[in-house]
Amino acid sequence: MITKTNLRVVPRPVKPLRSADTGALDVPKLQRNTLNEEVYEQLKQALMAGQIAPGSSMTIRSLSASFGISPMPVREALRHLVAEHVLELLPNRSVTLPVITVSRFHEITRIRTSLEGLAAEEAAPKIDAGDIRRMAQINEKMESSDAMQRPDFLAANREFHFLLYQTSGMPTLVKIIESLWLQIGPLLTLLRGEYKPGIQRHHRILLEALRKRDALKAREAVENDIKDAAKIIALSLNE
Amino acid sequence: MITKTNLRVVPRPVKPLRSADTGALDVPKLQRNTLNEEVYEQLKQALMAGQIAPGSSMTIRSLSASFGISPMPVREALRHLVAEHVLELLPNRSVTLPVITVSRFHEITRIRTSLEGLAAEEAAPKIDAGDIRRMAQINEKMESSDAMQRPDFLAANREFHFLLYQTSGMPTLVKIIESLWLQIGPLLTLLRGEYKPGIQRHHRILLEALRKRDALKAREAVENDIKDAAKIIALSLNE
DNA sequence: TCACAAACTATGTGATCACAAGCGCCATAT
DNA sequence: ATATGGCGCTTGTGATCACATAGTTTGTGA
Repeated sequence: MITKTNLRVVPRPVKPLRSADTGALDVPKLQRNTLNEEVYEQLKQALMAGQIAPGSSMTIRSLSASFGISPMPVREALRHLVAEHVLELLPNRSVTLPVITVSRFHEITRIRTSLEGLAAEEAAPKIDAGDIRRMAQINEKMESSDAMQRPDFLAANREFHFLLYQTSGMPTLVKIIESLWLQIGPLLTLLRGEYKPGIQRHHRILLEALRKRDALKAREAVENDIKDAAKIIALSLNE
Repeated sequence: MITKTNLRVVPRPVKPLRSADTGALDVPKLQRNTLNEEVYEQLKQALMAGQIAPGSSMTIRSLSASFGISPMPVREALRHLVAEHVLELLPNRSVTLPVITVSRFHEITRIRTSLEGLAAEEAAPKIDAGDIRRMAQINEKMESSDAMQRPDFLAANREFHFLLYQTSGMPTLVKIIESLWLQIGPLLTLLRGEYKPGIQRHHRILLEALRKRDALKAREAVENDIKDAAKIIALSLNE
């Protein structure tokens, strides 16, 4: 766990600014990524993995030194996360990962039940058999006993949920939900291990509802899944 | 209406970077504003006022020239709005105000009914008499016949709604709702004039529900207000 | 006359520099 | 010994510069 946030990152060997790419046709090459986007993705991943301690503050210069780049792209990436309410701007104008208070967690949980319920209700009539099968596969992976210990359990859970939300055909809604997941990301790591029976039950009910294209049942299952998980997290939050 | 978006702005007389403020104790001085925040606020205001045509693209350099500052703060302000999904990043990496499709408008309307309904339901038991009185005052101003023509009718409507949402005690929720209003901001100008009877009815029902602290009635009133307004907008959207 | 290529322009990205404000540390005076 | 003032380091903000790419225009050849 990083507290002072001196994120150890491999510095880039030289400074290829943007790949001159003189030797053509050597890779997919589909999209060129800007540095700030790369930094943004790295930070997001670190956040979702719980590698940054809530309350820790980060300086642009130290991060840029770790990445081996200039402060500028780091600045943009940090401001991006601040704009999404994932990080917070202190009056010092330095950036921190805010500590999530219990009341804030409950607020986000209420918003999530409302929005993810809406997404599930909307997705249920539209989802096709292939997607249901893929969701079932992910769920089976999650149910296998050793999977709970593995760190990618959370990633599987995320994939399971968002596969459903994507099929709602509501891209704006999905983006808002993603932002909310990011904001409580650090807390999701508290879920590991204890939540297995609950998650099993609700995911199975959800899959059953989807097979019947029962929108209300699907909404209910998602809402209960969120609420039960929130109960577990709130417990470890109070201690 | 600006199309090529050469926003005419008064250039700052000199470049005082940050006010050196040698003559002390001359004003509130509570918060120093950074340039990028100022640009951000200006752009937001221009967007809400419908001064920028959907589909128009904006270049960093032209904006910075209009403001009389360097491109850097403008860049950050634009990226801020992009992060909030108010503006969009083209594959060119240039920035545009996206045209709102009908389906996207309907999506945002559904999200708004869900979230603003939640905010109203949560606020109804908590609101005090003073706030209700202030909301009633704003509403009276809106109901006065000539107010409909005035350009600040929309501002009053916005104030009316957010006064309620603020009292919900859910700051994260309020921020999401604000972001949604920004995204459909350009369309709200379509409302002027035609929506008076509807808005009157729903606002009165809402105030009545608030006085009785009836959470469900309040939610219903807000939801109906949003839906009716959306109908009007959707009509002018189809022509 | 039309097509294609080359050059020029416009524009976004990133590095570097300059500056001001915040913060800590140490020395000195009471 | 403690409080206070000054000095220097850290850090965020904004300007300027350098570079690469996309889009446009112009010139040349078929």
